[in-house]
Amino acid sequence: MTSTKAATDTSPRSAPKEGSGVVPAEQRRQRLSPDERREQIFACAQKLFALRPYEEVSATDIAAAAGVARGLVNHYFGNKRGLYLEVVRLNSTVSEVAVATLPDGTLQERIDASVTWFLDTLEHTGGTWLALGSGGMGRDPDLERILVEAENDSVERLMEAMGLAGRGEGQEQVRAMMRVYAQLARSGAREWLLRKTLSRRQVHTLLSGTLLGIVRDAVPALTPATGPHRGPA
Amino acid sequence: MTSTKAATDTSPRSAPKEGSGVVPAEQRRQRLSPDERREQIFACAQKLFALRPYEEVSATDIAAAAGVARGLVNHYFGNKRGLYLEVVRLNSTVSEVAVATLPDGTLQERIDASVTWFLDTLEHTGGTWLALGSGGMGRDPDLERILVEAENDSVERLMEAMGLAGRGEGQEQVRAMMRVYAQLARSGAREWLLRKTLSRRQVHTLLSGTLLGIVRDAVPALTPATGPHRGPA
DNA sequence: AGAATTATTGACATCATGTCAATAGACCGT
DNA sequence: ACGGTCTATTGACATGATGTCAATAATTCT
Repeated sequence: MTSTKAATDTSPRSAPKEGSGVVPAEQRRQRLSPDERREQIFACAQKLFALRPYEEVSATDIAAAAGVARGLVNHYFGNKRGLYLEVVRLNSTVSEVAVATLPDGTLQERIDASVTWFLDTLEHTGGTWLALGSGGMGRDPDLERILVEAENDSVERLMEAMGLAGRGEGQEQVRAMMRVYAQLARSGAREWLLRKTLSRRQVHTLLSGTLLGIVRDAVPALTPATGPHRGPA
Repeated sequence: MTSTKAATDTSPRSAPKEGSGVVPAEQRRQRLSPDERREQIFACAQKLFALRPYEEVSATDIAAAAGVARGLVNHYFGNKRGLYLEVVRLNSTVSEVAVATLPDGTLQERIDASVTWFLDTLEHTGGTWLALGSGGMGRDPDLERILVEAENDSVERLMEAMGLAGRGEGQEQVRAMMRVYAQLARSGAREWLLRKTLSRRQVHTLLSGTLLGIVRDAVPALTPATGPHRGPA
């Protein structure tokens, strides 16, 4: 439109010149199995996206880091966005080990154990997860869906640990409250690990106290007269 | 480089052809004062950024919406990013009216009033503010700074309302806890207004209860033995 | 070995962004 | 009114990023 360059449209495609010269030393092409290559590119992308924000990482950068032609990135992941979403999806779930192994003690004890486990996990696997809920660039529907989905997993496990699992009634609302709490947990962890304004003990107190309060007060408060309709028994 | 179009490079700059033809009806150029024009462009950008995510809004779109050449956007805001940051900065602060007019009753009462005011404000000024903390695109240092700064404002006012203002000691840590709480508040409001999973009453209960718990339990818990050093009295 | 398969490449075409000289509105003094 | 000055505004670059696709070369199979 703007530039009328158009050129020989009938010619199929001019053959790549390949001209520059020989490539330094290494073997010129390393041919891998699709799975391997995909994973390799993915790893590089993960590293780069953790380093600087989305739009400052070019597909060229990723390809270069993987030692690969840029086109290959698109070949495996469609587009940069798709690749990014996969990276996020992987990093947005907190590892799901050892939730079944919770004590059967009082609510307070179970909460303490959960919080301890949560903080332990974070202390090791560290920052990537924390960064997610933070900066609010353009809220993206797909991205948000991924994040919400991951949050739902955590919430489900949290409810199980709290013994709030199978109550059909206010289920959806309890879930919502746990989701809200999850934001608090994330934010608290951020103050601890990223900004370093709170000690671990303080965060622990904050999180467990708050969770106890919610489970004890807010959750029961919605069971008697829950929805807009559906009167009390 | 790629396309050898180049053309007469010695000529200073080929004069704009201006060719197409006369422009429909309106006056061709509307010359405004810089302030007016700036504001107008800003308004259009705000509208568009509220509608779709950052990178799906092109500078061309903004310019078109404002009925202006794309170059003018850059002239006034430097680059698209700068414009976006300004939009965010404006929308990231919750209006600061009427915090001074808080009752002097019990803590519980003051909290209820604060939460009520908060929810009222949100109910009117609505969604833009809520969307901010949500999607986590590339966490961006500048953007994050703006968000944190705005959050600090809210936190400051919140502390004032809670009567936690001038305690020199754990000040920074109290602030951190309030910041954490602010995330909970935002998240709760989101469940109410955006996802519609909780009623206003439920959110109110959740927020006020949690805040009460924090102010009553978590905050005092850090004053006796606050930092890593500084032993108990 | 040679044929067949397919992972990989590199060159487009398109689009977005930022820059800047040139242009044309508006305002002024005369 | 009129010409001159100021500057808001434009449009054409230059650059870089993205996605597509036929051509190429590294494997595997026979």
